[in-house]
Amino acid sequence: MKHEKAKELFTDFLKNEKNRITPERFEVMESALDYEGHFGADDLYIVMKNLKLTVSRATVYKTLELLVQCKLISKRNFGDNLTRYESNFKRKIHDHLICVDCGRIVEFVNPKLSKLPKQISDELGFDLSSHSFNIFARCKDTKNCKYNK
Amino acid sequence: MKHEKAKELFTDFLKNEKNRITPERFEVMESALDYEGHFGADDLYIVMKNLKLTVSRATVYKTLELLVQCKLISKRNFGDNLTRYESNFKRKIHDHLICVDCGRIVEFVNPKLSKLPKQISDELGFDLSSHSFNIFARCKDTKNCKYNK
DNA sequence: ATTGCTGCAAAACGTTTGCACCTAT
DNA sequence: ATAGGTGCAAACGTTTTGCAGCAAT
Repeated sequence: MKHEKAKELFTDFLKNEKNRITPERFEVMESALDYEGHFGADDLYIVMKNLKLTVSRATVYKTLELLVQCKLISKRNFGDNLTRYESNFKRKIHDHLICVDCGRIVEFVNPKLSKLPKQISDELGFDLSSHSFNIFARCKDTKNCKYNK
Repeated sequence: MKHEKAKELFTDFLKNEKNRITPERFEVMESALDYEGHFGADDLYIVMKNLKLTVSRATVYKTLELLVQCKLISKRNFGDNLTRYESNFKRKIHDHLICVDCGRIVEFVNPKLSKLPKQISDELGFDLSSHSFNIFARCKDTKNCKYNK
């Protein structure tokens, strides 16, 4: 059965927070976890509509926030004023490099970065919640950048 | 005279890019450099209106992009889908910690971070353009967080 | 029975654009 | 003279909201 573990996690979270367990919320959860790569709330809504799933835009938006709260997905921002999400399920913490020419997003993991967010939060007297590290750059290799000039 | 050096820089940039030198652009430049802290384009527009300066919203938005291009100001994104700017004038490169409870923004400089963006870009075969490193955290000290629960 | 959720459409939000007029070159 | 900029209002795309009806508890 698909996303069995995620369903459990989400169910527990909903119960603890006195949120109701509804079929719509699980439809959104499944579609979000199935989505390859980064997606906007509306992208997901379109995909679900195409699959003839019955959800409203409002429910998609609201449920995605719940999924972020229970850490099944992450919220991202790549500098274009668009909220993007990605599944956390079975994935390592990583950061992003965005090509300023073509918008391509490359994920990377750098060990030198891993302890810094917690360390800096501590130094400043804060409790770390999350971090976002984005590098904006240009492809050196023209062939890899579809919109390279 | 105020922002003398910035005016020179902006003038040179405008000439090189075949952009025209207009009084409106310098009004926006001055107001942007005078703004304390981070501001949205609309915030700046309101401030300018209150000072009885005659600029349109469109000109403010467009000029801020020009100021980013010539590096007099930086464009920021703190995860709330709002474009914010801040003056670069006489300032060091720094990163930001955002309190998820009250929205307070703390700037910090960490030496361990300084070479990473370039290094990672090189490793991945890109030319660094810029980076954004945001830490989202909660105040440990309740007194410092005005909306702390 | 109660409280919270859903779906819809409308509103809100920051931002961008089209166009007629104006101005720097 | 002409290419480019300005200002206005309207359009835009994403996200949020109000509300009536519905469903989970």
